[in-house]
Amino acid sequence: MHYQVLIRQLKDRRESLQVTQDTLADISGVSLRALKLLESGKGNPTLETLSKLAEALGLELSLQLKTNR
Amino acid sequence: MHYQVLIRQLKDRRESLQVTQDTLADISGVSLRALKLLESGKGNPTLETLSKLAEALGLELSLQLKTNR
DNA sequence: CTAAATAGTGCAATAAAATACACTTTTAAT
DNA sequence: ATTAAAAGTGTATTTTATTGCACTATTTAG
Repeated sequence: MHYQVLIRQLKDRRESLQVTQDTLADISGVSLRALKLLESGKGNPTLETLSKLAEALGLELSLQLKTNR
Repeated sequence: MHYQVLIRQLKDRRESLQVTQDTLADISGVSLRALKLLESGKGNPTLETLSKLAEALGLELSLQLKTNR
């Protein structure tokens, strides 16, 4: 499951901005419950949820060509 | 709705690889119906669905710092 | 033009995401 | 050690994504 990395990045970003889950839920428009589930690794968020959170954190989702390591 | 761009990128990528929806559905493990909905702009896919498709297309999702244009 | 392939839509069932509220656990500050 | 703030969990409800099947529309090839 590679995409867990994304989740981690969102959490790290929130923490580096010193924003609480409560606050992020507020400003992103995502429910606190959904955010909590997400960050605690329980979730499979929709693109909309992901986008709202990324947006609120000053991030954006993008697609990259996979480097064939 | 900024994330529509991602959807478009997936579709463009599929087409540039000359892969049909049927084939992509097969190799990604995403149902044909979900893929069709997605590409026709109806969808709000889950991260898992998105990841499967990206993976199958040799792409990966990432988070970027938003450039304050 | 015609046929075949590919893409898009309608409907219905199932699974699961998002939500709200209450509660417990953990972390940080005094 | 206490307290307060923040994070995580349980349950229940509502909404919606995913799925399968059948069908229609559009595109492509001969």
